[in-house]
Amino acid sequence: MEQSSTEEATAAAGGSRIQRRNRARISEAALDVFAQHGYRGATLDQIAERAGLSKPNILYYFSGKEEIHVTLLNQLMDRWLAPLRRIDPDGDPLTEILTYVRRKLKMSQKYPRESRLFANEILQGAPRIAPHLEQDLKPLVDGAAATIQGWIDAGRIAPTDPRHLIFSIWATTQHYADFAAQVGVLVEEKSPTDGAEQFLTTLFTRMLQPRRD
Amino acid sequence: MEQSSTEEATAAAGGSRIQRRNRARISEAALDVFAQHGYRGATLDQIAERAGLSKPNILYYFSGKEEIHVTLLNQLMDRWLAPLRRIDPDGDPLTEILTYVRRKLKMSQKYPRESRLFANEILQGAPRIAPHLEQDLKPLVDGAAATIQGWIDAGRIAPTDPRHLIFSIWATTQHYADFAAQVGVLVEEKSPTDGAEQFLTTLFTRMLQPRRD
DNA sequence: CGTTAAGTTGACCATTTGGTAAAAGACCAC
DNA sequence: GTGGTCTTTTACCAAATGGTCAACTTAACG
Repeated sequence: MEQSSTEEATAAAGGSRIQRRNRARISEAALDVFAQHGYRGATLDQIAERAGLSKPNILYYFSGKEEIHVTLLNQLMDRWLAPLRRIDPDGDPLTEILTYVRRKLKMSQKYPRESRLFANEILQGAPRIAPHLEQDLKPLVDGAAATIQGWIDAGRIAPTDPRHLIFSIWATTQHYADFAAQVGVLVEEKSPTDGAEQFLTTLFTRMLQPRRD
Repeated sequence: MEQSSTEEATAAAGGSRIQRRNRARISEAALDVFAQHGYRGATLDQIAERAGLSKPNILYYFSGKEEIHVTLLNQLMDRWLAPLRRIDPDGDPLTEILTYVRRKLKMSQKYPRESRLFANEILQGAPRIAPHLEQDLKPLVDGAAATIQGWIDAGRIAPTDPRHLIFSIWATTQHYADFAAQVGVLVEEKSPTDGAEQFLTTLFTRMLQPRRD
């Protein structure tokens, strides 16, 4: 009894080696397809082919297209919110925020498909992730905004709206993943994110450096 | 002969009143659907229903799904690039750039569907708009970047990478249209773009205000 | 080994999808 | 009004899509 509950409860790392391997393959393939075509534009056949499995076999591991999508979204949210959690209210304000910016930029660089998956979901009105936003993201952002507001009130960074500051960090960092096709046309460098790190550091330093009013 | 070429050439405002009216209805409906679901996720049936026309009737006006999409994209690009063209190399640098920021933000506010349509297309790798980017967008951006670099060289705004500056303007302004579903969860105000204008003005003012090194 | 459970697949299905053909209907100049 | 064009619809199609099922194969393990 205890065993069966352990087996089925989290459904995270559970299952045999085969189960873990094939679930991973499917997630990998589905991430490609959903990130590029969005939920409705993705097909099980595409996912199956890219995963090297047959379509019925995929439906042996996931109950349907939607479950695959939701699973990806859940995995994503953890990774996505991690950098925000690491902002330390007791750290140096400018350092904390610039570190956050660099972490977010690294995420765009390292997980562009995750960024696009998320962008697609939000573009479509967040039909499947809205609960997560409300329950997980919102309190986190409220906390971060309070921290930043505290820094502002203490005169340690220049005053501004914390929430819009956070939006601007998300927007500018994720842009390099979500709009890579456009950035690639307009920039010669092999890796535009190199120039991006330099630029964003400057942008948010100038924005936040405390100034005598 | 001259007449027939005039009739069929541009295919813009051509056709009878009925043609113009129905083409407009279809464009309107297709913009809704493509913006929300992306190219592959959109269906002719959805477009037809929203346009109040039958599916075959839609295919009387457009040769197929792809032609509708391409038509929308073409119409979009004109409107989209207009603010960039209006940057005046002879104007006051900071004013010019802040005016550009505000115009872009207003576009996000007024044409969120167009913004999402564009975002969707780029997310998918710009398969249908890549030529436009190369031919229309790139030279425009090159010109604007040169203008900004000129201002920097003259010491009239603080030094930075012009291209990444442009990216950051696009990213921050379009964010309020493309990620509206997320912004709506996190901000109480009825119109987050109000706070956004204030914030972005501050952001780019602090970024660009010339400083004695 | 052999047996049992886990994993895989080919054949199939109902629905949806982009698109077509042809006939019916609306419009318009004469 | 009448002939001819422009517009719309009804009926239809082939392909694609999400999903099922029963049969088959493979792995696990005493």
